Amino acid sequence: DEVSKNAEFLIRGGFIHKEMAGVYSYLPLGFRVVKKIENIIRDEMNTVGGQEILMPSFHPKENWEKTGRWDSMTDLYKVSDSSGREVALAPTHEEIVVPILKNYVSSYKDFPIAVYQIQNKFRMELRAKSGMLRGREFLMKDMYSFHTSQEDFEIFYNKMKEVYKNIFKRVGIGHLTYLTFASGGTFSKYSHEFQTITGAGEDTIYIDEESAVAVNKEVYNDEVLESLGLKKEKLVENKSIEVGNIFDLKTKYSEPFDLSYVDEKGEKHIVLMGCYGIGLSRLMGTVVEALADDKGIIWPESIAPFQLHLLSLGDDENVTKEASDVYEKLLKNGIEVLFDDRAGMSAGEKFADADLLGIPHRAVVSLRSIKENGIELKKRTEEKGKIVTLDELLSLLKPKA
RNA sequence: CGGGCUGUAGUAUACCGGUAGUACACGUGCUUUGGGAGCAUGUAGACUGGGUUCGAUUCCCAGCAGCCCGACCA
Repeated sequence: DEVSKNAEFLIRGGFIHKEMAGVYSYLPLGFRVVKKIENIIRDEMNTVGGQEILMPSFHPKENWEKTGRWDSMTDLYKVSDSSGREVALAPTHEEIVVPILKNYVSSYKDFPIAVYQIQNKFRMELRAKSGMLRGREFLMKDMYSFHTSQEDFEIFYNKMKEVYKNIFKRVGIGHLTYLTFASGGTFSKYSHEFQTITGAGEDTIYIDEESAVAVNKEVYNDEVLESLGLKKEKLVENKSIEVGNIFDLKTKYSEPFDLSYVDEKGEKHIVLMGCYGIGLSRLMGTVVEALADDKGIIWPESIAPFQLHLLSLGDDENVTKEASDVYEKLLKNGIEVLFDDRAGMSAGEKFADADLLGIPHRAVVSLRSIKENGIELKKRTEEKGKIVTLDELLSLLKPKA
């Protein structure tokens, strides 16, 4: 009963399984996609000196009372155990990461520092919807940076803008994703979002193509436009989905926990912070929404669950044997290949499934391909395939050293 | 949380106040094999609780769940 494209294709293709509204399991195919996205994000986080950690999902109530968000955050899950003790199910981790830092950081010499994690988050959305785009439990990368000066923060923040652009480029939606001026929500007055154009988007943004920046409708007014130097007439309205967000937190969360350091002169100062989020599960859904066609998903090579979808057509003995041989050789050469060796399936069924799954390359072994002394290779985005030799196939797909 | 719609097999659905039919999927056998194959055969189903009734899957009420719109929202 799902209507949204990402939910329909991902569920039908067996990438995910819905447990309840806004809560999904990742099945083998979907988990491989998530892992690929995760690796790209991890790689990019490490380029700015991010250190990966893993924090808990159960948070002490006191920490959330300290920042006032126990009462003010409407989408906070509060759970209690049999003794009546209440804890928060984490929607974000300022309340945990700040006290951690307080324990280990005290001198200006310790800065700057940035930590991140990739972990499930919980938000009591009043209405979960659109498949992977708005869940109640979802996978997210959250990074927190700590600084001794606004200048230092801004250097890092600007680096993060570039890092985020790289990430969206690497997962295949760079051309559709815009740095967007937006409201800061519960974090700060303003923030920067990364918005990807798709008809399924929940946000409306106004894009200035020339500078490749946009303004979210929620802060779209004359004052904001002027401060950003944007001309109203040049802006184009689009539906979009928020795939990332970066915030200038200043001392909003360091202050309540008295996260401070001493400078060269022995004077105490409050630490400045930034935070940087990307929803991995939403990103996966967004890629499907943005790139799929009417037959199914089209994965970019960088995050496809497999590089190659190998089909054997017909139950002829020679075909079955040849296909298995090809499969073994591909595996030996380190190629990620999904082998459709299902017996008794018609060609059309296998083709249709291949289109639905959206693996970038499709290789067919059949009586026809054997007669032509090769393997038929076709891209998901192409109509017609061509016959190639195994060596040609290997050299095309072999992972670059 | 307000509004709308909907809950029947793994999925999609049909009929019905007298205990459910079809398609796909799945199992088995045979045939078939380049764009969602065929025959045979088998397995499998009324969200929960109350009410009305001789009898409820069907009608009524409540709850729960899902989708959509809105409000809300890194």
